[in-house]
Amino acid sequence: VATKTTRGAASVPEGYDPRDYPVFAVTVDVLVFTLVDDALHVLLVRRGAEPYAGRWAIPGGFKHPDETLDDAARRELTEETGIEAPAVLRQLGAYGDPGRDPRTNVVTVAYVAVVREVGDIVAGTDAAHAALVPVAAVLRGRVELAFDHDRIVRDALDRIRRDLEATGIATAFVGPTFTLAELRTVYEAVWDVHLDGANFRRSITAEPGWVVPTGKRATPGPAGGKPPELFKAGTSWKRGGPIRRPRRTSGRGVT
Amino acid sequence: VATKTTRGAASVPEGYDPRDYPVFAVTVDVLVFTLVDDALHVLLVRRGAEPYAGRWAIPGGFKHPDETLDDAARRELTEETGIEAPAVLRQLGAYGDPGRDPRTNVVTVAYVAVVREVGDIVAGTDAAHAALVPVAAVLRGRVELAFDHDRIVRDALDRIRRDLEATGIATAFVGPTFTLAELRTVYEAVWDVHLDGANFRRSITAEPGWVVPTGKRATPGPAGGKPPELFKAGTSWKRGGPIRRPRRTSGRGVT
DNA sequence: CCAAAAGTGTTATGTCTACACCCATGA
DNA sequence: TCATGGGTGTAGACATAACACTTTTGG
Repeated sequence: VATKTTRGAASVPEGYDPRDYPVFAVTVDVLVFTLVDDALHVLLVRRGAEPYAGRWAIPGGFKHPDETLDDAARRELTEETGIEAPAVLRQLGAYGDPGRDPRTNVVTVAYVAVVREVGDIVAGTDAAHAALVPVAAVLRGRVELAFDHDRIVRDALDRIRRDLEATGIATAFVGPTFTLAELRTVYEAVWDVHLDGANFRRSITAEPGWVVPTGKRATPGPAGGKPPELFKAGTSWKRGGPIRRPRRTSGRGVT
Repeated sequence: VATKTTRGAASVPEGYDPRDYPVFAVTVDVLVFTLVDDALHVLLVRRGAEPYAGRWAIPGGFKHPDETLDDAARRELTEETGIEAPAVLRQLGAYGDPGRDPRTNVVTVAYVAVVREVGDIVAGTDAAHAALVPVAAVLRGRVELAFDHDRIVRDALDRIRRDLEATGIATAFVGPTFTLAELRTVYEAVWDVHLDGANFRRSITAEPGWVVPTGKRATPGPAGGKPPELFKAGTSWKRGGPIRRPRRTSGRGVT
C-alpha cells in the first residue's frame, strides 16, 4: 500500500476534487520532558511573532506530505531543539478545535518526548529562546501559554503519569547507567510522591529483566554515603514497569 | 480565543499564503465497541467504492472546519451508524502515514466509542452494509480491512484494555441497570480472562460509590438460578475502576 | 427433587508498607 | 568520629485467589 506520494504542497490530488472537502494545515508539536534538579520540566519556546507573541509555546511545525507523523515529530524536535535521539517519542493526540489558531484551520498532533540532561543541548541550538520550565509552574498557571497549549501540557503530564506505570518510560529519564536512587527520583518527581528506597529496590530486583548490575559503583556526593551500585536497563521495560503507583497521595502536594 | 471560523471549504486563510504549507484532508474515524453474546465486537462498514472496494473499514468522514474533533466524531457516528449518544467517546490518536490513502494527503483522527446493544440501531440505519465483527476475528487476520485500519483496530483494542483498568468505561458496555454478572462479563470479554464471581462482587461492593443497589432483581434465565440483584453505576467510575487486571493469563487464549 | 446461578464464608498465599538496623564513604 | 546515603531484615497490614457452602429460582 506504500505508494510513492511525494506530491508538492498545493498540488491537486487525483481521486478527489479539492473543493469536495475542507483542507487543513497539519502541525506536529513535541513536548519534551526531562528532570532538572529532581523536578519534572517541560521544554517551551518563546513566540516571536503574532499571534501570542511573547508567550510560551510548545515547539513544533508543519507536517510534510511525504513523511509519517512520527518522522515529522522527530524532525521538528531536532530542528527546534537540537535533540537528536530522544529515548521516548510517543504520540499524545490530536487537537483541532475551530479557532485554536486564528490564522487558518490547523490540526495539531502532539507528541511526548522524554530525554535526560537536555540542558546543554538547548543552549547550543539557534533556538536560544527555548527554556526548561517546571511543570509545577504550568500546573499552577504561572506560565502564559499560547493557543491551547496549556491544555496540551496538562494532557501530556496526565499521559506521562499513566505511562510511567503502564510502560517503560522511567529509564528514558536517566542515563545508560544509573543508580536505583536516580531511578526512584524519576517516579517521585513524575508522580509527586515519596517512595521507600528499600521497598523500591526490592520491587525492581525481585525478578531479573528490569535492571542488570554493571559491577561498577558511582562515587558518593559531597555529603558522603555508601557508593551506590550502577545498573543498566533490562529488556522487560518494553512491556511495562515493575513499580505501581501508590493509591494514597503521600506526596508533596503540587498536583 | 474562540473566533467565529466558519469559513468555506477551499477559501483562502488570512494569515498564511496557502502555498506556504502543505494541505491535508482531515477525517475522523470511529471504532464502536460493544458486547454481543458475551464477546467483544467492533462495528465495521463494507466499502462500496475504490480504493479497497469490498473490504471492511472503520466508519468515518471528513472533519468540518467549524466543529471540534469530538463533535466531528459524534456527528459521523450518528450519520454512519445511527447511534445517538454513545456512553463513551474518546480520542485514540492520529494516523498520517504518507500514501495511507492513495488519493490524497489524509490525516485521520481515530475515536473509540463504547455502546451497549447496538444490534437494532445498525439495522435501522441506511448504512445497511454495517456489521458487528468479533474482535477475535480481526486479531486472527480473518477480516480483510481497508487502508491501515487493521492497525487502528489493534491499537484501539489495546487502548480499551488499558482503559478498562484505568478509567470507568466498564459500565458503558451495560445498561442503566445491570447485574454484577453482566458487569463481570465485560471484564472477562475485553481482557479475555476468567474472574471469580465471589471475589468480583467483593471488590466492587467493598466500598460504596461503584455500584448502588436498586432494590430490584432481574429474572433468571431459562436454566433457573437465584434472581440476581440489579445495580446502577455509582459516581466513582469517573476516576478509574475497582477491578485490576490479573497478572497471569488464565484466559481463553484468544489474544 | 435436581440443576443452575447468585451470593456468603473461610483460609492460604502473596504483596505492600513502614521502620529498625547494618554498611561504606567524605569530612 | 559523625553525618549521610546505600542496602538488608522483618513484622504487620492489606490484597488476591481458590473453593466450599448456602440461597433461590426453573423445570
